[in-house]
Amino acid sequence: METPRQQARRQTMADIVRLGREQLATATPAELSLRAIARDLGLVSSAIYRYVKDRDELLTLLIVDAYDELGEEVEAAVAQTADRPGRERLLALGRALRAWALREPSRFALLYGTPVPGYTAPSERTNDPGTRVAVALMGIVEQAWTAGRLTAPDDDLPDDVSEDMERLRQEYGLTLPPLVLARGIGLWSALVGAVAFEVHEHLGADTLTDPAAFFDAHLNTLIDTLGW
Amino acid sequence: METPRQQARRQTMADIVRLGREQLATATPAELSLRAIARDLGLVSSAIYRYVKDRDELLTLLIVDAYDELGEEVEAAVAQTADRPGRERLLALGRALRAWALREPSRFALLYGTPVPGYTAPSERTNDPGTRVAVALMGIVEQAWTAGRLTAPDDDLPDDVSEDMERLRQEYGLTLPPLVLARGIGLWSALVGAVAFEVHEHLGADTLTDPAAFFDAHLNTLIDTLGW
DNA sequence: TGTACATCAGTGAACGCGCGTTCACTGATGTAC
DNA sequence: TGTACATCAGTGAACGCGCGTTCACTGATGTAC
Repeated sequence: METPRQQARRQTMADIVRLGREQLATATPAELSLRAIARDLGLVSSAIYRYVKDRDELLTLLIVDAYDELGEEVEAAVAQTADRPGRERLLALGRALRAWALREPSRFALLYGTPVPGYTAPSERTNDPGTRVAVALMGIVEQAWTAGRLTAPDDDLPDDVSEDMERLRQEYGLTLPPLVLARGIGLWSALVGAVAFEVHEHLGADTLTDPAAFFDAHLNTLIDTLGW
Repeated sequence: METPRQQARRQTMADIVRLGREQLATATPAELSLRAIARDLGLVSSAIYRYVKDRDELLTLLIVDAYDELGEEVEAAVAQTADRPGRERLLALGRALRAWALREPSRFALLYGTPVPGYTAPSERTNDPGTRVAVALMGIVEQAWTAGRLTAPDDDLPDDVSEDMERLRQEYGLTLPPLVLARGIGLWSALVGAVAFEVHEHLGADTLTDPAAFFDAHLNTLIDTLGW
């Protein structure tokens, strides 16, 4: 059973994360302010230290929160296409990532943009949530591979890249060959790049009348590189 | 003829940009400080306003400076491969971009990372320098197209995307078909994404033993999508 | 060539801002006997 | 079931920091006659 005090604490912790999330809607991570959160909570500025060790810990909470929300949305989108071909599932994954990023540009930037100066994420807390989307992507590729839908192109990789891919393959319990894994990582990097391009308007704001259609076309091209 | 005063002013302006550049080596754009630059110049903090209207103008100067340096390096690398096949020239372009970004991570972030909050670049000053690399890339693709080295895949684009590509094609005086242009833009976005991935260590710091080799392999795959 | 005036780089003080973090404290809640 | 003590959320004052920007000023440099 939870005592009133424990319950209040849980609630306040949740409020802190929520308010931090709201701050990120109009500010960059570098501008995140502990004092502002205390203010919004109706607390005196020092009270925030009963809940959060320092500013870096707040950042960690928000990063994990963002990774989790994104991970859940992407996994849900992927789960809905469980019986569809891999190409469609990858498309669904990419669209879910894009949709979240456009809805939450600052939180997307927190995860995939310029690192926050002076902050290094504690990997034991961010690693698992941080790899969910990439793991989901690779899971789809692995599934397509084991189902025989992918033909490993006979292109070859440099030896040391191959070895890295071997290591990663074992680490994540995959059976697909190094080259396909490398292509998958490339797809992942290009996908995040495409979303970042759009979120940050690197093409110019009015260049595309239908950015979603362009994104789909581009993503299809990228998916092609896996060798179906 | 330049009076001593004009010459001193030119020198000081150059120093300001240089000091700003140096600040960016250890700080993010959001942390750029006019006061710090005045200090380094040996001036009182208010004196900086004789040279620069406000903080935003300093940012603009640094952005243009970075775009120009990057543009020159990339164009030089591309020029050195003038007689080579398009694939190699694109590879050289990508490598030059990557080399600059790894050497100047903060300045790369200034151009292609999370936008600086509250700052919007004056497009009349940043547009031309900001498109140099993309223009160089598209120039190589155009050249390959007119030389008949590219086969337009018979994939088709949605109508509105096609129209956007038509518009861009005319704007930049290109002759390549919409689909190839779209692929070129995709290549550009994926290329920047790949470089950002590496600069910001999104794969994890020790995942790849030879990141350059992985980059080359990935870039080759991307270049393939143009349809040689 | 010399003088009178205009331009302009740099000064120094000040304003107002918001931040992270520490510290000794009060008073309410929780726990052990 | 009641009491004594421990835990812990929240207070309020304070420290020290750095920032952008304005303003009236001084004195050197440049220019027109």
